[in-house]
Amino acid sequence: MNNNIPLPAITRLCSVYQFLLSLEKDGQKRISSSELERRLGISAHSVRKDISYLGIAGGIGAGYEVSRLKELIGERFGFAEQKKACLVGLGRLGSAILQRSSFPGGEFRVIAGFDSNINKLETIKTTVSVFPAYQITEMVRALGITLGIIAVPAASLQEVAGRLIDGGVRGIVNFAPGLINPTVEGVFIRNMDMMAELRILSAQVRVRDEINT
Amino acid sequence: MNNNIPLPAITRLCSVYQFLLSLEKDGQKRISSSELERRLGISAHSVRKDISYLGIAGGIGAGYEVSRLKELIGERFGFAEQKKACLVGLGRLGSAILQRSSFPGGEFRVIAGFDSNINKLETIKTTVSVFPAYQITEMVRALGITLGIIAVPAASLQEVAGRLIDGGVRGIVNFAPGLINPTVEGVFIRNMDMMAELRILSAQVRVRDEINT
DNA sequence: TAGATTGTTAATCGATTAACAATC
DNA sequence: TAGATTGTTAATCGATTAACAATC
Repeated sequence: MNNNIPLPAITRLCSVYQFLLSLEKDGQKRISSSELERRLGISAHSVRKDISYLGIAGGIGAGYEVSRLKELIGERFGFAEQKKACLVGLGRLGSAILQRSSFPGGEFRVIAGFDSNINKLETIKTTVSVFPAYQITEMVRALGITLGIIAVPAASLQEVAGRLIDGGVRGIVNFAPGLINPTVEGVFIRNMDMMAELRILSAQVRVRDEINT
Repeated sequence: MNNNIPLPAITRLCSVYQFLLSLEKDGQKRISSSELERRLGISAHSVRKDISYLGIAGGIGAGYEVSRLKELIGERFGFAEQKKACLVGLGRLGSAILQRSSFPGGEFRVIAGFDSNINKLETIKTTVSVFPAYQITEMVRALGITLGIIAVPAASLQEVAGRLIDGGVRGIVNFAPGLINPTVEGVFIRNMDMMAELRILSAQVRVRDEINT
């Protein structure tokens, strides 16, 4: 059996998982691939193909049992155990993230915050422990943190990322503009750069409008 | 000539553009596809292929002239004219975005903010004009806003997105968890859901680690 | 000039879509 | 049972990579 799953399929399965959580809350028991297509915009073909990577999921001819499919995805992707995360950069964006960080479902927990500005560490109001930035590597290692969130200015990005990776982080969500570089084998990165997204959107709009001319 | 450009190519070219801006600031005059590969992690093959969608860009055998390539991408994607954007949701995340919204390069300008909470509209400190959420559609239309940024709770997502689209927005950056639905032809959406990104990261880590077992 | 590098066509690779037997 | 829906193989589609002539 080939355990590998293409990234597009992983991404879609995560969307499905998120959607199943809400279905479960609503008390819906079963769902078909065609209804997932309608609700998530993922073709029923892809849904079935993606699920087949996980092994048999359930009732041929009867759709999927919501709780069972959720379990199956969760088990394959290790969503059962709570992951420890940390946040670097406690400016306005960082604080906003921290506030939202009582994550629903409790899959992730931000257990540490870092900032290079000592004043900020003293004045910030949060239940999360905060530390100076030079302690990133040691604290990440000591606390067993596996995920990092970066919300610092672009200039500090490389340094912060390096420290997180040195500490043993396996995944980084990066809000700073710019790319983390060089990428280390086995460490995964997701960039969230609003400016870049706006640029992509306007490019898409422009390209589309030129075709229809 | 086929004007169409695949989305992966658009995305990469936007990264290249962003990188060229910083090169220009540093005063570097020329750059080769192989150096772009090293700096951006995009294969030199892809770089050349992507640029070829734009038409001839420059010196065979001599790399690309930074300013010329920047112009070429900018022209094709319409980056020259400043785009008007608005922000819906003036909570902590929205405020943080607004603060950062003096965007470098001036490609985008947030010219309006919206919130359903009237108190928030009165107390917020910003140079941007703010309006109640029920005026989204009319103000977007009146001001000629083409891009929307959503930073509201998940429950209001659909309604806000609908109003933005009704007003004529062509692109939406969505920070709210959940999908905008149904997607309207010719309106593009980029989702920025940190929770979803964390989930994808842990799934990637898990899948990779199982392969190497 | 010679070495380097592009532009572009061809070949490979991988993902999505289609189709249909299996089965609830 | 019959209609509906999955699981999985095959076919299509599109993007990435390779290769090489053109040319700086």
